[in-house]
Amino acid sequence: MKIEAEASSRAKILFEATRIAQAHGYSGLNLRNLAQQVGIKAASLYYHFPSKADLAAAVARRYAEDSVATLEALSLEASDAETCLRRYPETFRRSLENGNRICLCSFMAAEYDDLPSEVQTEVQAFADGNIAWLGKMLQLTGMKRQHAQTRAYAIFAAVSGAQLMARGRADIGLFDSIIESYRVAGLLRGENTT
Amino acid sequence: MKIEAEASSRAKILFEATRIAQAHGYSGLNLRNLAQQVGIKAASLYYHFPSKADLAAAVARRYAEDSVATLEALSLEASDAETCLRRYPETFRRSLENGNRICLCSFMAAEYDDLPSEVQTEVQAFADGNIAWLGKMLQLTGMKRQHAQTRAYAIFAAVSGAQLMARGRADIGLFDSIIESYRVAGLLRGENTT
DNA sequence: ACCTGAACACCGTTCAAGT
DNA sequence: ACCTGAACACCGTTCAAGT
Repeated sequence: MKIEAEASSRAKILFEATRIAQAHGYSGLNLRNLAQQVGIKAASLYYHFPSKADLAAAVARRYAEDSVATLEALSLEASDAETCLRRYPETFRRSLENGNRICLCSFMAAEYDDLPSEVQTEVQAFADGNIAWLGKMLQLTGMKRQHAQTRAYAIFAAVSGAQLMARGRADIGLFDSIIESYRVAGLLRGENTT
Repeated sequence: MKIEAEASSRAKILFEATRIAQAHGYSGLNLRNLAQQVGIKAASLYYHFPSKADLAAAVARRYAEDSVATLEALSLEASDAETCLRRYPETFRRSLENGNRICLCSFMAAEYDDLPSEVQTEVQAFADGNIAWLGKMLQLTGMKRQHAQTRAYAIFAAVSGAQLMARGRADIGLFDSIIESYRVAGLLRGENTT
C-alpha cells in the first residue's frame, strides 16, 4: 500500500515516458507533454528525476531489464535452442502490435551519438543483453563461440532493421515477411552454416 | 559560371544540411547551426527554402537520387548480379567511413512518424529505389519475382540495421563482420534458397 | 536578389515559493 | 514530501526593413 502510493507518481512518469520514447525517441520526448499526461506540471518532474537524461536512463534501464527477463522466460519455456532462435523476433513484434511502437533501444540507437552518456550506457546494456542471450542459444546448437558471437550481432541488427522498416510502412505484415525471409536464408538458425 | 554562382548559397546549404542530418537526424538539424556553417543567419535560410521541412525534403531527394545513381553505376560496372549483391553493402559502408555518419534515410526512418510528410515521401523513395534495384538483381540470379521482392526488403532492412548498430559502437569492423555473417548465412546471395 | 534584427511561441531547466 | 509560476537561454519561424 504505502509502497504503491509512494511509487505512484514516479511509476506513472516512467510508464508514460516509455510510451512516448517508443513512439518519438529521446529528442521527441517532450517534458511538458509528459507532465500533462501524468497530470502534473513540467517543473514537477524535476522533483522525481534530476534531468531529462536521468529520466530517460531510468526508462531505458527498466526496458532493458524487462527485455532480458522476457528472453529468460522464453528460454525456460521453449524446448530447445533452435525454437528460441526462431521465436526471438516475437519480442520485437510485440512493440509493433502495441500501436506501431518500436523497441525503445533500437530507436534510441538512431539518435545514439546525441544521447546523454547515462542513456547511451543503458542502450548498450539492452543490446548487450540481447546479444549475450542470442550467443548462448547459438552455442547451444553447437556453434563455435566466436562464430556464435558474430552471428548474434547479425541477428540483433537484422531484426532491429526489420522492425524499423515495418514501422516506417506501418505494416506488421512486412515485419513478418522480412523475418520469414531471414529464416529461409538461414540467418535465424544455428548449426546449419560454416 | 552564372549557374555556379547562382547555386552557390543554395548548394552550400544542401551540402551542410546533408552532413548534419546524417549525423543528427531531422530533429537534430538545427537551423541556427546550419546557417552559421553556411555563413549566413538563420532567417536567411528562409529565402532559399520555405521551411525546415522543405529543406530536409530537398536534402533527402538529392540523397535518394545519388544513391540510385551509385547503384546503377555498380550494376554497370560489375560483371554479374551476384557480384552486385555481394557489393551492395559498400554503399552503406561509405557513410560510416565518412565520419561515422549514417545513411540519411535509414536514420530518418527512426524518426519516420514525426517527419513532415514531404520528407516521409523522399525517405520512402530512397528505400523503394534501393529495394527495386535489389529485387532486379535477385531476379537476374533466377529468383522468382515474389520471392525476390521479399528478399530485397530483407536485405535492405538487414544492412540498415547493421549500419545503425556499427554506428552506435563506432566500430566499422563490426559492420564488416555483421555483413560477413549475412553472407555466410546466405542472405546476400541469389538462387541458393527455396 | 539576398540578407538581417527583432519578435513570436515553443523547448529543457532552475529556483524561490507555496501546501 | 510534493508541486507550482515565473524566469532563463534555446529552438523554428515570420516579417518588416535593409542593401
